[in-house]
Amino acid sequence: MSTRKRSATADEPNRRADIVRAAGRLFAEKGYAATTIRDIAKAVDMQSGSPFYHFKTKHDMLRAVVLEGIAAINDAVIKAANSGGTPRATFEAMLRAHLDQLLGSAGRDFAATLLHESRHLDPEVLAEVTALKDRYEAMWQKVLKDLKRAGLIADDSAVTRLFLMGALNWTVQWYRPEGAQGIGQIAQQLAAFVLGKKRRG
Amino acid sequence: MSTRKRSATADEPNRRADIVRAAGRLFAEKGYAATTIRDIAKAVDMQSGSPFYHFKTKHDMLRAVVLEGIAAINDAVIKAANSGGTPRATFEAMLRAHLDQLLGSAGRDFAATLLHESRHLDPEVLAEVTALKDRYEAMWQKVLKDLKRAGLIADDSAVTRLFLMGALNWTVQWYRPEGAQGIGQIAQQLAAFVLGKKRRG
DNA sequence: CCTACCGATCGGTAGG
DNA sequence: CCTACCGATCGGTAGG
Repeated sequence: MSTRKRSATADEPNRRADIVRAAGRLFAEKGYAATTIRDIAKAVDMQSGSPFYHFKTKHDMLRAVVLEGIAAINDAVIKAANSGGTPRATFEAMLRAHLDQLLGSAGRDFAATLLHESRHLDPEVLAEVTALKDRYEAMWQKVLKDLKRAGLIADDSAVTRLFLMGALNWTVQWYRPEGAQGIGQIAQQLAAFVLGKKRRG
Repeated sequence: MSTRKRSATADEPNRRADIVRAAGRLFAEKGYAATTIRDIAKAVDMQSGSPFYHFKTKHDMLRAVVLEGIAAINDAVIKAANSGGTPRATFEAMLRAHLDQLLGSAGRDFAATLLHESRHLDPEVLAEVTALKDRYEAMWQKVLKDLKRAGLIADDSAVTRLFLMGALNWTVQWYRPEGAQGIGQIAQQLAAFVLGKKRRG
């Protein structure tokens, strides 16, 4: 909104951001290795050599996409974690925030690239991403601890957290925006699944 | 064991099977698109053109790997599903069988390729795989129904099945053979997670 | 950001 | 199953 750094106006579109968005969509769709620089250039109406004016290598594009993905998820879930309700309400808000990023149109390509293409990152960048992911997952470990303390779950071990991450992240494989299930519904059903309460209807 | 078809003897090694195994390992490790025919040929000590004596295209190699993966998982879990104990015992046996295929040395490369590289299949083969997967998942839907009827879970909907598949299949992302958790332990913990019972220790 | 290009590598094949 | 090869395509760059 305000002008920090050098803000992009309507007449001065941010071509770098365009490239990151297009790369995210293509990486999510076809995979990093199967996506060519020419695919990305065409998607943003450039010639095949031009993306290299904005990024030094294809790996740097992957890095930008993956870091944007993890930052978006992290920010959204931090906000939910600090929303200050009961442990159960906090947990549900976190599930919703994570799923919004994974499945919503704003972030799903970044998230899918993060989940499926991270193995193509350079080792140093992978270490960077792993560190961010560890911090992120510690947030979930904490809410599990609170849920156990409140008597809502039986086990708050690391394995429980990993099962939960699996149920969450696997939604990318089956969720369809046009389907019967909304994102909020899925979050509620997952909360019920983990907390072992019956739902109505 | 017996000689159906034309069995491979020690003097007549099955080079086709060697290629499928090597391709599975490389596809699991680097991804389908990033694996070259030359990688596969080198892994089985052939020249770069020779794999095409056994397979018409690289896609056919992917097909062989993926179908071997799904067949192995399907066979193992069918056996567990028919082991004839209580619903809980059957469920635990199925979890164990699925995880053995995903994480054990015999099948993990095929399974990882199935889980992560299926998008590179030709449309017809993808449809074939999807049909097999639907049949496979129906088996899980059935045991969930039995568990609900026995009062062990609250919800046996399709979404519950998908959460369970997520927890199961995500183990590929974090399980390490040399780690503290054994496969059998993980199966037990997942059963406890889903059935909501406390474990000892 | 475009033009024009380069060296490397890729999947696949003919002929034996 | 090897030898020798082909056309296509790839990531990336020099120069403007």
